[in-house]
Amino acid sequence: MTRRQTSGVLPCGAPAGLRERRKQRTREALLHAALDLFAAQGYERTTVDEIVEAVEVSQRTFFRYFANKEAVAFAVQESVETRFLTELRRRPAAEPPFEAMRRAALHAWDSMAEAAEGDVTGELQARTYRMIESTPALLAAHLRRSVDLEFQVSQVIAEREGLDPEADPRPRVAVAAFSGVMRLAGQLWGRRQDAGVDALRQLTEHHLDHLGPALSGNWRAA
Amino acid sequence: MTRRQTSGVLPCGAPAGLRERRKQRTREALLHAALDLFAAQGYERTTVDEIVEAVEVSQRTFFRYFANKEAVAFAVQESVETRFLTELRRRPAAEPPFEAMRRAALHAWDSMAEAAEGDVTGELQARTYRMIESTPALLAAHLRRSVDLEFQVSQVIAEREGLDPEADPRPRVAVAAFSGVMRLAGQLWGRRQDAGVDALRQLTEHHLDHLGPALSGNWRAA
DNA sequence: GAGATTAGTGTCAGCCACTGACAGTTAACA
DNA sequence: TGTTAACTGTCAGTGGCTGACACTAATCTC
Repeated sequence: MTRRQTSGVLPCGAPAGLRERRKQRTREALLHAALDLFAAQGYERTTVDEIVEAVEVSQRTFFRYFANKEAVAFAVQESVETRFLTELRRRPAAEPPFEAMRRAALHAWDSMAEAAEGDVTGELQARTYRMIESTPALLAAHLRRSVDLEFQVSQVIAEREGLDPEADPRPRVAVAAFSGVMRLAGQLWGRRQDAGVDALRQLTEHHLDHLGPALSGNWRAA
Repeated sequence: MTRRQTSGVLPCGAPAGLRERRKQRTREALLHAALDLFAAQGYERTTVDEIVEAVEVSQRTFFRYFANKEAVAFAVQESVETRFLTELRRRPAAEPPFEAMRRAALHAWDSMAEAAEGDVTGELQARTYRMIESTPALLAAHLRRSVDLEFQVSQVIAEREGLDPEADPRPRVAVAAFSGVMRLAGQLWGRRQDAGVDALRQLTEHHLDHLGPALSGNWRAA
């Protein structure tokens, strides 16, 4: 019961005991080997056996570090989400909710590239994101994860605005609409060749700007 | 190459040859047995072997009718989506896009219960929907399917408005926001006890009504 | 510092979803 | 009525994933 797990998120310094460090190394080795193999030959065509062979551990060990094959692909994504949530909680209370989400998202994208988490380069991150978008099984998992995130975000928004998230539908509606648009931006980004973080930033802003107008009546008048 | 498959959607009369009818019956038997078993003991705890035992066919046959175990669970959902798209195409061109989507959705929900597709009762449909929402693997698949549907919808909307769907982001943005809210309504519906179609209708309208206001500035003023 | 404790790992055996190959059966059609 | 092609079953195999159990080595205790 005295498990002081490394909190799911990627490493953050703090060199602990020898055992702990060894674990960290194994985990990173698995993550790295997996992402490399995925990038080289695709997610579906990479077997867990290949990954564990590269790291020279047993298959059983792989499944002790990652709940399933999918989980490896989302290790990085997870840290981006954490950054988003952290930034969202930090936004000034005076900021309207939609604006706060927008800024938090842009902040998360920006910080993604700079901090090469667990020795994973920004380039590899981008490639992983594109792989997720283009692999049906991963896309499905990605969307399911988004649902969980949306729930947390709507809780934060409700709290910011001092509302009861159960009773008032606005936080959830706003988050649903927002994340719908965010996903669209990510999707389009994935199809590009010039897949820098800048392009993603731009796409995000561009599409969020169209949300308000898109809801109102006659587009032909615009 | 002369496959005149029954179009994916559930049967629509037209008694063809003996062979065709036998196929139809096998498919429906598998569908029915599967949904019953899913409802009785849950999706995950039902094996394909159990399903094929109930119908007395080989496992191989099951996989010739359904691409995978998930596909059975979505057989009904698929017909709802078809109804939605059909109705959307039918909406008068004068109607603003958001209004057209809203009406088409309500129409699809309504027609869902009345026509007990392929001998699947409305009650079983509702239970299946709730099962999808509460089973992680199915939820993931559901969301992925939604993405495909969203794409089609945005094509229709763009066409209605005479826009280039590639260049103008408004159709996709509108659809993304709309379907985000629709999913939210479905999600909340699934958590209810009084899971009639009426409740779903009501939830849908209620949340769509909040979309506009939720986007604009200060909620505390509302 | 020796021994008890326990976290981390490997091995093995097995379940389940899913697939390819091939052969048998039977409706459809000439 | 025989040929063709569709549908199905059987079999063998792959890949993701899990439980049980034993072993090794880091950590703790005295």
